[in-house]
Amino acid sequence: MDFLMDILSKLNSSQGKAATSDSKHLRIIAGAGTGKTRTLTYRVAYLLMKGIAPNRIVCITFTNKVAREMRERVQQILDENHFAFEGFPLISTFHGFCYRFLKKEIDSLGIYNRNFNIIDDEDRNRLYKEIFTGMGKKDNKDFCRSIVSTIDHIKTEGRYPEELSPKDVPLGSVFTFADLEKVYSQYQDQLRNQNLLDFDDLLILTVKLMEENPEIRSYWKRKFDDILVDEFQDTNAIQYRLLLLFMGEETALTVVGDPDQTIYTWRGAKNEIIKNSLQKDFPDLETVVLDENYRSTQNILDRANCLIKKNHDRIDKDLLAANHVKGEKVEYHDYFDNASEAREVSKTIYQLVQGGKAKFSDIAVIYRSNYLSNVLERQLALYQIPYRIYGGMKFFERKVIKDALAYLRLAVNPDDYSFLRILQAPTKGIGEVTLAKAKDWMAKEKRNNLLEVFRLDQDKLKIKSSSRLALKDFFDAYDRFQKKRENATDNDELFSAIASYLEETGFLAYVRRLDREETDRGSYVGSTGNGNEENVQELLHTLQQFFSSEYLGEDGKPQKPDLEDFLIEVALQSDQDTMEDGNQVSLMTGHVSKGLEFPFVFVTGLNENIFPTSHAVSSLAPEAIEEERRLAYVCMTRAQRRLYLSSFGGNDFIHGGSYRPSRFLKEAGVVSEMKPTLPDYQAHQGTRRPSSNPFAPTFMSKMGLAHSNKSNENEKYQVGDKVVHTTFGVGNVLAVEGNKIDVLFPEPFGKKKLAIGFKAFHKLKEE
DNA sequence: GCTGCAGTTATTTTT
DNA sequence: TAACTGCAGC
Repeated sequence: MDFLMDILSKLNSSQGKAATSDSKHLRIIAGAGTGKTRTLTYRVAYLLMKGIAPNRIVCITFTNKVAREMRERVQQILDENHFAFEGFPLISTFHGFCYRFLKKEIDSLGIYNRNFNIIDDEDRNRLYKEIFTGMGKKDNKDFCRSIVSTIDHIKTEGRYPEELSPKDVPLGSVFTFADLEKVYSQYQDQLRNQNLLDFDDLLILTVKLMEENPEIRSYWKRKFDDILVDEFQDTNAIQYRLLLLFMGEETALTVVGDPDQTIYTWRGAKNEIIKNSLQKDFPDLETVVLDENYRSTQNILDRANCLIKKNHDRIDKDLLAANHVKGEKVEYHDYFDNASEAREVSKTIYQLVQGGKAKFSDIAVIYRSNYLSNVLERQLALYQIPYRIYGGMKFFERKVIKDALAYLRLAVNPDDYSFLRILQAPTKGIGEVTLAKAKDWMAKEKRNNLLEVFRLDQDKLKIKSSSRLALKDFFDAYDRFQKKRENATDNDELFSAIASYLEETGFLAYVRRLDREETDRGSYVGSTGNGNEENVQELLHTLQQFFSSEYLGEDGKPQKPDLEDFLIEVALQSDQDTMEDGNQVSLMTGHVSKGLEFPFVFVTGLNENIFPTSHAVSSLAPEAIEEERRLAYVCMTRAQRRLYLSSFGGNDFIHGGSYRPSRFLKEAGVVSEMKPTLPDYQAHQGTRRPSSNPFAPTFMSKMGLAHSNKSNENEKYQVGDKVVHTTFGVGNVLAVEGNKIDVLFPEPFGKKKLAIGFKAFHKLKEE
């Protein structure tokens, strides 16, 4: 058994034991940086070399990126050991796995068909908004938000509207049980009518089909000999239920996870499952613990260990640096304000790279929430530091891309949301009034397809002739495309049909017009002033590449992906998946950083109400802070060689008062260990403040003006008075007419007419 | 019906 | 600062 020796020689003893264990039910508890995914990868290779057929192994990962990397690594290990198999194990995310399953089985539900599409967040919000408007509750934010989050929670437990119970309404809730039932069932009905699924539906419908259909169940239960799951600590109730359903009598299960890195409880993750449920469900469970850390220096691990020890609800374990290197001390700075933190981080990065100590790609900046990336971006740009952001505005969320995808989606499955986008891109002279008419008509006639109504009932809707022409052009191109799609014999033909469809519908002309307009306005995207068109071309290029790839079908034979596959693949993209490599600094949230590592890591904004987030700080549940602490632990353990922590001061205009360093700094033993360096603000007085708004809240507060919510309607103004405006800064009153004043603000704002009585500005009282 | 402007308001995390 | 809303003007 040469391959066994080979595997054992590449792993440490615990890893080797885990990778080559013959236990039927195996749990690997693996701390950060202990070679979790590596062990799992070797285990997959081991199982194959041991003789398990490729199509009888399925491995679930957290992101598509990890799935892709794992596939490559497994192949490499097989090559090194001179093994070759027909076919390959299915390595994918839970959602990807469910898509494969549903594409084959969903028709038997009789509710959806296999052309289903996935509803994105934007459309989902639109749907909820429609429902709330219908109930006359649109403006009750509390109502809307809490009902949506309740439904989200119920869906992670895998329950549909008919399975609701009055207990699902939280105590002291602003909505009633009847409200909940109404909203949830309308939401599901709408999705059903449109043949759309949301992320949770992928999981729930898979479970339902398995539970309620004996034929399907008995087929799939026998399909796998081995199921492996990565990042198991973030598994939720419905995912675990799903897993158990796919396990037959003979199926073996391997899970890998770290309860200390559970950071998705808000999405239903339960680390109870890895801690307790497994043992209960599988009394023969073998557990292997990996605690030798191959990633970080001991100094970094000491701080991380120290922090996570403050959590009560955990199994005690300490990470040890495998190479025994102490390394450099963890650095901590408390900066004057948000902007100086960003500036100093940028400066440090600049110096690291200038000094030849690091490449940009060796460096990551991690923060709690997406909105914190803004300040950083601006400062990095000033230092001309190349960076990429994970999250935030993703490629597939750009407007033109979503419009282009709507054209494609519409061809596969003509849902209303895609059609609504097309009515606006380019505009066809159909507005709110006509749409409302159409909705009424559909309700009356029990019709459920907007596209069809606009095709067949133009007279009824009294659509004006110019709009009819625009619609006709669209429908003609659409029909031509559908015919070509049907007749296409290969993906090349399909691709060129798609390209001409986008041209013939006038979409590409519209995109070029957008570019021209943006160029004229001087606000063009991209260096050449045709950013929108470039984006669409990039999408088409991606599609073309996707079409020429292959995947392994259920029978283990290679298959060509179709347009449906592409659309789902796009919908299931995660933040990490869209990251390309390059010599750039990486910016990301703590959540996105899970599973990644960098030689140099900055964790910024370690402030109370930021990290931990204000929601956790004010939460009555002690678990809330524990999860934030785990998240901070995840962030810190991304660092290999050097870890920089920072917080900032200044006034917090959202919560009131001033920003204070995070409790996590003390808990990690960072604050007492070294004195926080107070940044010398004076030294930076000469440098321009980065904000385009020089009167940002901190400045307002310094003048004692923040939080002074008192109305200014009784204030009397006269020419020559000074006014402070939240956006425009300090200006001089030029004229007073009734309740309006003309104020001259510094460039670029210039003269503004303001109405007395708004909170956005106040009279500045001279001291 | 569409566009642009001004004011308001709010910031968790994502497959 | 961004995302949204309501409104005025075309």
